[in-house]
Parts: sequence; C-alpha cells; structure tokens
Amino acid sequence: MPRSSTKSRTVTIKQVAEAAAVHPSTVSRALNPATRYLVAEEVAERVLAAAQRLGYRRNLLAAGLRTGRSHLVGMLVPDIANTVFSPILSGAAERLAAEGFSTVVADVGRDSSRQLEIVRELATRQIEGLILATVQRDDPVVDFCLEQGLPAVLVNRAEEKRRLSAVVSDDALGMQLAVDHVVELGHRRIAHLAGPETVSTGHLRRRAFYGAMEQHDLRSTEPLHEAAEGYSREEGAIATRRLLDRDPDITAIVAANDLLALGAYDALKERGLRCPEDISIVGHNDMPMMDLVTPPLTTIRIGHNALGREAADLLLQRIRGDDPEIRNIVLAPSLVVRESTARPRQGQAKRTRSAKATRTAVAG
Amino acid sequence: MPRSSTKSRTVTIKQVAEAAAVHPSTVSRALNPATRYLVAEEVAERVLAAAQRLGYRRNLLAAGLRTGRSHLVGMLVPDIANTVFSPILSGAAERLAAEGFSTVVADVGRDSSRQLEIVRELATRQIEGLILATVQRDDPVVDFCLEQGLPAVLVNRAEEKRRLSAVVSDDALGMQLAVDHVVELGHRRIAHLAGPETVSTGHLRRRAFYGAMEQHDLRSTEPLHEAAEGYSREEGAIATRRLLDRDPDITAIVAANDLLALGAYDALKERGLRCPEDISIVGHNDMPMMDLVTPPLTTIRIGHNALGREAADLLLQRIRGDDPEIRNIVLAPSLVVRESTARPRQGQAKRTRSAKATRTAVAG
DNA sequence: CTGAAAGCGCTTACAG
DNA sequence: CTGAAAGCGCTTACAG
Repeated sequence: MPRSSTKSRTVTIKQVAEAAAVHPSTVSRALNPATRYLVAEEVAERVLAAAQRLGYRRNLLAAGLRTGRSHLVGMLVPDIANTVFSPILSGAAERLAAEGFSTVVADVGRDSSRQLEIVRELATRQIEGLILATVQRDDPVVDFCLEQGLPAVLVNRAEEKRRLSAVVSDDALGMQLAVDHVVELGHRRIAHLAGPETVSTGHLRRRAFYGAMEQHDLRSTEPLHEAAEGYSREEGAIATRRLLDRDPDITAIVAANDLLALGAYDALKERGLRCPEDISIVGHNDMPMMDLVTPPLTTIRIGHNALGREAADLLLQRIRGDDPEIRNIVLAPSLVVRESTARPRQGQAKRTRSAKATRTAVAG
Repeated sequence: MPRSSTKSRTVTIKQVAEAAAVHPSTVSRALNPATRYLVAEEVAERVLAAAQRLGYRRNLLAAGLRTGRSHLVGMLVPDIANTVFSPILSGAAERLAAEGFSTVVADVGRDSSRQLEIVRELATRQIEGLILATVQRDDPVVDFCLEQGLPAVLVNRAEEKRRLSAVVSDDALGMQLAVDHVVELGHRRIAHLAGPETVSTGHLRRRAFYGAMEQHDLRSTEPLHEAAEGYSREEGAIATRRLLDRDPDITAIVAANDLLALGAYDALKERGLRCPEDISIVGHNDMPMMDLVTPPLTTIRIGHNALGREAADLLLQRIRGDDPEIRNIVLAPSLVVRESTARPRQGQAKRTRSAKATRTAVAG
C-alpha cells in the first residue's frame, strides 16, 4: 500500500470521484456516515478505498459554506494565562471537541472596548456560538449576540439582566461558607476584601458577604468592605491597606478571590502582621498552588473545569436549538480549610451555628 | 440612522450590491481596502454606506474558500491549564490576532496517540499553520506536517531531527546557571531531578546538568539523576524518593522543572527533611506563584510569553513564505534566587568561578 | 472604472 | 441507488 506519494497539495472530491469512477455527489454521500446508506455497499467501498489511496481530506470550509455550519465556537476570556480561566477554557474546549466543534480563543485582555470588535471578527468567521467568560454586569457584547441571534452563554460571570444563560458558582453559598467558617473560629470583626463592582462576582460576593454577616447578627452601620479595582494581587494589597487603615481591629478578612487574598498577604507582611496569628484570611476560587503558598490558603473551591464543561453543554443545546430557555446553572462550591485561618488572638466567644444545609445546583 | 432593523440573519454582498445599485464584484472591491482603489470614490462611498446600513459582514468562510486562505492557525498544547503553556498560548494568540489570524486551541492531553487525529481534524479546517507545544523528541506529528507541507513551528520543546523551526529556552544556559548557583553556595553533592527522556527538555536539561557539573570538576562514575515519568508534582515526589534512597548525602537538587521541584518539597517533608536547611532545591520555569510557595523557590526564569510570540512570528513568516529556512530561536533564561537554596549544612569549601558570560539568543 | 462569468469544494433537493 | 444541476458567498481574471 504506497500511501506515500501524496504530492498534490489538495485532493478534492472530484478527484476521488474520477478515481472511483462515480459522480462527485456519490463520493460525498459515501464519505459522509450519515448518508452512506444511500450508496450501494460495493460502491461505497470503492469510494472509501479511492479516498484513502489519494489521501483525501474533507474541506470543512467548503462544506460549511454549503451547509451554513462552521462547527466553530468562540471563547472570550479576559486572560488566558489566568489560572481561573485556563481550566474553564480547557473544560469547555474538551466538551466542544467531543461534539465536533473547534474552539477559537480570544484573549481580550483588559481592554473591554476591544471586545465587541473581537466578537465581530469572530462572527465573520461564522462561529456558531460564543462562550463569554469576560462579561461585565451590563455588557454590550450581550446586546450584540442578542441582536445577531448568535447563541451565547456566560461562564463564571453572569449578566445583570439575565438575558443569556450562564454557568456560575453559587456565590451566596460560597460567601456563606467563608463567613460561617471564620465566625465558628470565633471571629467577629470580619472585613470583606471585595472585587470590582462592575464584575458580577464582585457585586454578588459583596452582597452575599453582608447577607451572611447579618445571619450571624454581625451587621454594622459602617461598611465592612473595601473593593479592589481589579482581581489582581497588586489591587488586593492596595485595598487591604485601606481596610487596615480604616479599621485596625479586624481579625479576619474574607476575600472575593484568591489573588486578592494573596495581595492581602503582601499587605499584612508590610505592616508586620502575621497570618493567621494576627489576621485570618479566606480566599475564593482555590486556584492551583494555593495549598503551597505560605500560609496555605483557606479558600472556597470552585470546579472551574466543570464550569467550562457545563457552559459548553449549554451552548451545544442552544446551537442545536434543543432548549431555547434561558437557564442559570449554579454550581455548589466547597470550603477548603488550610492554614490561613485560625481562632482570633483575643479569643472571642465562639459562636456555633448548625451548618447550613448545602444548597445545590440548577436553579431558574 | 436606523441601524436596528437588521432582521435577515445574513446580509450578503449581493444584497449590498442591490442596495447600492452596483454589481456584486464592485461591492467586493469597494469593501476590500486592498482593492478599493479600483473603484470610483463616489461609488465606494455609496457601497460602504449601504453595507453599513444593512449591517453587512463579510463571510470569511466563503472568502477563504475562494482565496484558499482560512486565516486560521492551530495550536497544540498538552494541557491548557498548565501555567507553563497558558502564557505561551496567550503570547502566540495575541501576536497571531494582530496579523488577522485566529487561533484554534487543541488540548491534546496526555493521550499522544490522539494528537495525529487532532491535527488531521485541524487540517480539515484548512488551518494555515500549526504551533506545536507538545512535541516529543521524535514525533509523528512532525512527519505529518512535513508530508502535507503544512507550516509548523515548535515551541518550548524541540525535535531531535530539527526538521522544523523551534523556539526554546536555552537549556544549557539554564542548567549552567542553576548548577553554578548551588556550587557557589558551596554544594558538591548535587543531584538532578530530571524530566522524561522522551521530551526534549528532559533530555537536554539532563545532558546540560552533567555538562555543568563537569565544568566544576564534579563528575561522577555513578549517575547523579533520577528521571520523573512526567512533569508533575506527583512524579517529582516519586523520583525524589528514589534520589534520596540512593544517595542520602546529597545537599542540593537541581530540578528540570518547577512542578518537579514542588514534588521534591513534598518528598522532603515526608522524610522530615527541611529545604533549604537540609537540602537546597532549584526549579526551572518560574511559573506563577513560585514566589509564594514555602520556601519561595529559587528557579530559572523562562519568558513563556516571549516564547509564544516568537513562535507566532516564525510561523507567520513561514506562512508568508518569507523565510523558508529552518531556524532555532533560543531565548536566554535567567536565575531567580529565592529561599529554597542556601549554603549546605556542613559548610563545604566554597568554590568560586567567574560567572559565565551570558550567552544570548538566536542560534543556527 | 465596472460588469459578467467562472469557480473555490462541497452538499442536496430533484430526477430517474 | 446514482447522476446532473444548482448554489452556499465570495474573489478575480477577463473584457470592455
């Protein structure tokens, strides 16, 4: 079987047809498993053999033009190199690949104005759907998708108006777990290191923080949080300094995100404060390596891979038109206790509460 | 300007032609900046206006079929979520996007047999080139690309036979820096925690380790390394145990990779050994967070983003046919000293050497 | 400067 | 079960 001499750059269906002495349409039918039954077995075999021999490979671009399908999906992330987004991308891409879709990544960076431009560019490629991990609470990209009838789902972040399906972690539960944990350790002066208000997780986690505090009768007339301007270690340090300046008596910080918590580590160190001896810190996300930082970070674990997979499934349904309903998949996070949290210094009265029944998935 | 009523799912060039009262070919010319000069200014304006009004967007699939160009590039990574590969992907995608190429990611996972299948699938999409971050020392995917005349470049890993251009870090220099560092601290019983031999970095770094040792007259008749079966923390721990079992007197471990070094941390901890008091450890890569682990890891920093960018540039040249030569871009890494290395316990005689002149980029 | 035609490689009603 | 034809949306020689 000399399968070597594949010289001609592209073998087309026409050439296979010639080689098998049939019409091109017959080749098309024989090569497509879905239509193979239309072709006599003997003929199909002949075609297959010829295709094999010539090293024929289907041109998906051409097929797509004809069928109106690109089998291409776009995914927008704010930063591919961010360890929160890479597993989401990975989970989504894997699921999508299993269904015959390739995924085009677009790293939109911090420049949110470029997003729309990038989406237009992707639309130009006839992508069949979009997974958005970038969305702000009120995002023009969503308008665009809606206008264009382009199937899209949000992941990790949700949109205010709920116009699109989304897969997110249960932020209320996450903050509840975090606050319950430090309260059970005996903390009462607890502050929230919040994320940007423009991002759904920043907004939601802040609200959930106050809600959880209230359940423990730890409400306050003055604000108990400082919002970072971005989800980065640097911004986390900056906001933590403000937190410390305003209220030096806090004994625990519940952060909206691990990176922010790491920034809090930096800020504490600057001031000669120790974690957890002086201040306990809880993160959110459980990014890789959080078990190896010093101290190992107590945090809320989110299954980012699962977020990606679910988002892909939702998008696939949407593309198939199976399920036109808007859904919100809410995945339950879990508390991972490590060494950044401990009882407070002055040993305040420990408050115990029955653990909240674990709320679970799929709402709305 | 009512730009709202964009009802019809797809506006084609034909519709724009009608609206502007010209022939479709004229629309095509007017819309393409490169051919606009062929059209009277007044007509071009009319066409642009009509296109704008109708919300026309070019169908790249159709254009691609006609021109034989997809402006699509594929990128194969062993694991998107690995913090070594995500910045490479990010750097490459950004550069590619700037030149009008979208990049399709394929996470090939550990299943190396699937790779070829995935590449075939990508070829089917008429990708114009491939960036391979996955390549083994002798890889069938390379054969495929060569056979098909598909432009491809390797990144982070190189191929034995050098049949394709590659962008890699200078492993010899990296190991030299690592070995020099621990030698200068006074270590003499130095072991190498090697990567898999089937991967170029595993192979090259091992050889470079012995080379560097020899320069310090630290050769040995018995092997000074143990190879991990994969670049993971778990495999790193396993190989470190073997290392420790064989030679309990080592005072420093130079690892082929940060993950491996982290595994070494685990193995030391199991045995009640401290780093750096009992054993110094040097990593390789300087992944994110390595400054936050305990102890902060001394390692060799590689600019992964730059690797990605360079690979993209090389591929772009290749696609354009500018530069048919095979090149090897070698980027210089640097030593980052943190706290996982210190003078050895028993204070061996310190050997000083003049620091090697920093060898730099771009070779043969 | 513009139009008419051909064709990229495929798929799919339409006949037979 | 198979062929012949049309057409997906674009671009580009070819005329004029």
